[in-house]
Amino acid sequence: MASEVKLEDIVSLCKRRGFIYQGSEIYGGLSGTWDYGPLGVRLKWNIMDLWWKTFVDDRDDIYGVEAAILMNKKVWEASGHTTGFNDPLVECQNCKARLRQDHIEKDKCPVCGTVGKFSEPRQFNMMFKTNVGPTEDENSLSYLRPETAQGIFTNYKNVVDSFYPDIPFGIGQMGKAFRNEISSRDFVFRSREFEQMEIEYFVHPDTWKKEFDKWVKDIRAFLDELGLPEDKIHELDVPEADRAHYSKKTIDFEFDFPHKRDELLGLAYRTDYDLANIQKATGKSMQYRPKDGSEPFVPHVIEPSFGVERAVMAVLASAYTEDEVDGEKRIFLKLPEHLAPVKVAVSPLLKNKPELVKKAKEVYKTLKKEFGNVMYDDNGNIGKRYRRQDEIGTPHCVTIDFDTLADDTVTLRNRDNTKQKRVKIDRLTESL
RNA sequence: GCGGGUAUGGUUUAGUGGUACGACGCGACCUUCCCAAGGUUGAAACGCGGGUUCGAUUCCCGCUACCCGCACCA
Repeated sequence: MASEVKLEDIVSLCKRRGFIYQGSEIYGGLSGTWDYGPLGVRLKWNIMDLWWKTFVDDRDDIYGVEAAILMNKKVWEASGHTTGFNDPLVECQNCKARLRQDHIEKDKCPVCGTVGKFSEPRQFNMMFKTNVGPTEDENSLSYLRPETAQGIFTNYKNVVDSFYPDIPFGIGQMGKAFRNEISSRDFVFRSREFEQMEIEYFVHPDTWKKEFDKWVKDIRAFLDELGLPEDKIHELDVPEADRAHYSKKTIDFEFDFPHKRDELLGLAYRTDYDLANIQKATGKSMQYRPKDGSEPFVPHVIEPSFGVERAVMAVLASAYTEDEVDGEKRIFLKLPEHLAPVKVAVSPLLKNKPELVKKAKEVYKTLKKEFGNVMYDDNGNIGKRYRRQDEIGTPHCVTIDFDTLADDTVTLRNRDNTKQKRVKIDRLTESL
């Protein structure tokens, strides 16, 4: 079932309210790049903070790292990206379909059925090339990482040497990755520069199934924390033919995005593919030696991999709501409170009454100190301010009126039902 | 990459071979005792580059970006 929210509504709101802009827009844009505005970056970080807190800080079996984006090119040779990311594509001269050469059987076009009418293969390497150092030659060649995972695998030994954790344990990382996609599509869904939140979870090979199932549960809980409705999430057990060759099981968590149902995140059992590759390439042992003296082994890996932008999009699409207040259409973002870019907005009921303004600024400063993401708003009239805060998903609005001056109470207005109640100023912090 | 479409203030739109209308939004001032009220006023647009033309936002060509379909997504 497709979502009822249109992609263009999301794009328009993101632009209008300062969440997400086209990258390099003023120069005509750059395909597949997006910039985050003041509210967007806050929302994005809130999601990332929640991820880090949930999977790193709140657990004692997962260690955080941040690896460099530029890596030794041997990393990509060992991981298979230099060859694997380098897909020869051919074009059917009859129907113009562009296809991966290795997907073609018996020289027959799977689209139109024509046999033997293909162009010469062309190479499409999805990794962005760059040069490290002053010279531009084969030796200085490097790539922007196309995934964050390798930055974890290359630090597996470092983390084991520093902490010697009991197995199973994981290493988590958030960071940018870059893929020179043939075509970027669907707003921030598939862009050329994007951010991942990934964990490589190292397990004994005999226990992978049990640990994999635990991860399914942990992921479900996290998606719930993001406020994503369960009926829009679909767990797809990826059939062998569609899995990466190293993966023995993959579950794609798909979401009903505005454009279509598509992958939100992947959970893959990667076996010992990556550590074994490093061991082979470097000659260094990736074996884990259990403290109880039992047989050493190369750990197997379970990888939950989130796309940050996809999470942002799913959160926005889920939060986007239209209802009616006094017969007027109202657009608001029903964001979970812990994700909202602005937690509370403070207004004087009337901005031409200095005593109200003075008091409102006092309350604003107090709350700002307490929560940080607090906005002062005295534009237009009170109704306008409520609607504006609705549209950026601010869960609470505090209004200072004449009663405030008399008894130190304020109006606390709720975004979702527009209901308001009076609260003592000194009880405000705990009411939010 | 292929095919199709679109491109006018922040958003949404009208329109024209003689540089452009409106709405909403935004700023200022006034007004306003709780849900986009009102008044005055201000800033703000023809995606970029060529060509044709006395003159191009408009016609033509190229490019860019986005949207739809296909392909791709290791």
